[in-house]
Amino acid sequence: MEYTVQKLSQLAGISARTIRYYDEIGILKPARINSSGYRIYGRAEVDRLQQILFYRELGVDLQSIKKIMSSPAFDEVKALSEHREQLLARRKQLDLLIRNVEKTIAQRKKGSIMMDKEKFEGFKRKLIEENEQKYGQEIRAKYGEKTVEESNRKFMSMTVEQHAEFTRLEKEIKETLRAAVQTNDPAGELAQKAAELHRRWLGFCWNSYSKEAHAGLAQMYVDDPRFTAYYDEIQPGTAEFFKDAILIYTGLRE
Amino acid sequence: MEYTVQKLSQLAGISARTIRYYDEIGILKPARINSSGYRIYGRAEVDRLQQILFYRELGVDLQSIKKIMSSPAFDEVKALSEHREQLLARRKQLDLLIRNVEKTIAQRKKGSIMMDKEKFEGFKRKLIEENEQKYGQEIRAKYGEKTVEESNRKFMSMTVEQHAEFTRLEKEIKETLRAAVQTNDPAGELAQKAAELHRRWLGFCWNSYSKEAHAGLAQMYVDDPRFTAYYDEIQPGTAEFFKDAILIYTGLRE
DNA sequence: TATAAACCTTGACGTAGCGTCAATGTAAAT
DNA sequence: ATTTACATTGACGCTACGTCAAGGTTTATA
Repeated sequence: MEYTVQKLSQLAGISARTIRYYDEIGILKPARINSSGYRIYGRAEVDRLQQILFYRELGVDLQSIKKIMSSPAFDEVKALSEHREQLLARRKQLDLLIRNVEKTIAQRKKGSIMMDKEKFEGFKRKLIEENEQKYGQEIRAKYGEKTVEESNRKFMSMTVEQHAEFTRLEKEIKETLRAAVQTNDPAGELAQKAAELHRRWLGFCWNSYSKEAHAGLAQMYVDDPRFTAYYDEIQPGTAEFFKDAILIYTGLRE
Repeated sequence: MEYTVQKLSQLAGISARTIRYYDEIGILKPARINSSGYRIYGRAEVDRLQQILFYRELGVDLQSIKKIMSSPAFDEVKALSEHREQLLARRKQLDLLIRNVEKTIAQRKKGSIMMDKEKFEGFKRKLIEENEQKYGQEIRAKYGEKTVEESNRKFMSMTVEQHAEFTRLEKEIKETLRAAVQTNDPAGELAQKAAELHRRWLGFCWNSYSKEAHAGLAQMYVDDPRFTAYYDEIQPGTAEFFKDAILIYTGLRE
């Protein structure tokens, strides 16, 4: 079956202008140009457009799409599988947003307090996800399937050495915290050392440090069961203790 | 808690440029400007930004967001509820896309045939959903929530007279359709009159008319059980009949 | 306390991805 | 044969920022 511009645009639910634009930028060329000068598209172009729309849906810019699909290594079925992965991830993000709005509604009705940070759960991730979309696939295409850690490292522009330091710091925080919690003194030397190490650890994640953000994160450690569980693995109450230590360290203790 | 531009941008996961741009276009003004000329944002602005991001996530353009949120009838909790509805709908669309990609993968591996039309399931709907986001809520208001009707009317900047005309047209469409469906001829005079009336009715909702959009909406009437039910109230099959009439009217019958 | 680094401002240019329209030729329907 | 619908190229305009320069202010560090 063959399609002219309008037919193809209707089929795909996009504008005729878009079809022509895609020809113009070389991302979707017609199969041929007929004697009248009309663009004629066929089955292969339909399939290609489908792929383009998946990439577009997942937020990939057109130049990247073009580069990916023009590579000799481009494998259509593999690409489709990757779209699926990304779509599933997008659905997870959407679930976060849905949970966020539900939480916001509930708390607005109750007139209770919601952490500012919580209000952007799902949105914030969008930035990270979009970056992963741009670069994560490139990494996967080059080296095959990797862990999220690998792509996150890329995103953060870390060198291998920096990453080792990052990991070492994390370990040291945990060990220092283990000793500090025994003192039961969040203002003590050990606790404050842990907080200082934590601050340095954050230096790898944040473009800039602020005491408020640090304090906010500490609060989140006790507010979010996932983080609480991470620290309470050392000993129940550690997350709370660490929060106090950080609040003291930042001078923002209430 | 107060935030300067960068702090707020980090909190929300968007750029500082975006924050400034939003101030510039008047969609998110700072709480105050400090003695150095710095923008200072507070709790109310954080909540407002959250709402903006929800609207943005759902594809609403900034001018529309501004208009909606500056309306005296704007109800924060109600808006959040609507975001939730839309996010759930978006998730459905995503499920369609996921199913589409899975079907595509399966059929590519089997080397079997997939209808061209099927390949765009989920994408096509995106256009329709976006139109619904802008205008379809008004349609939905007709069938359900009267309180939302009031705020939507304001949004559309309708006069009382215009609203009466809008309502009268709606009634006339239904009556014409009732008579037309008895003829069982979607190309007939009555059916085409109904389609023409529908076009005029859409003139109150849409900034611009296009045959494709009209046809798309007609398709939606049979695809979406809510709309189908509205027309099938006249007589079962009316929605399908009206779709055919509109497709003929717009010349986009397949 | 001085200095460097980080952050703020305004102003301005540029871009991706189209939407819209004009002018003109072609295909399909009447 | 005529009208309507669809095609083309060319070109301007728009939304929503991204980027950068120049210069002032705040924060961290030595």
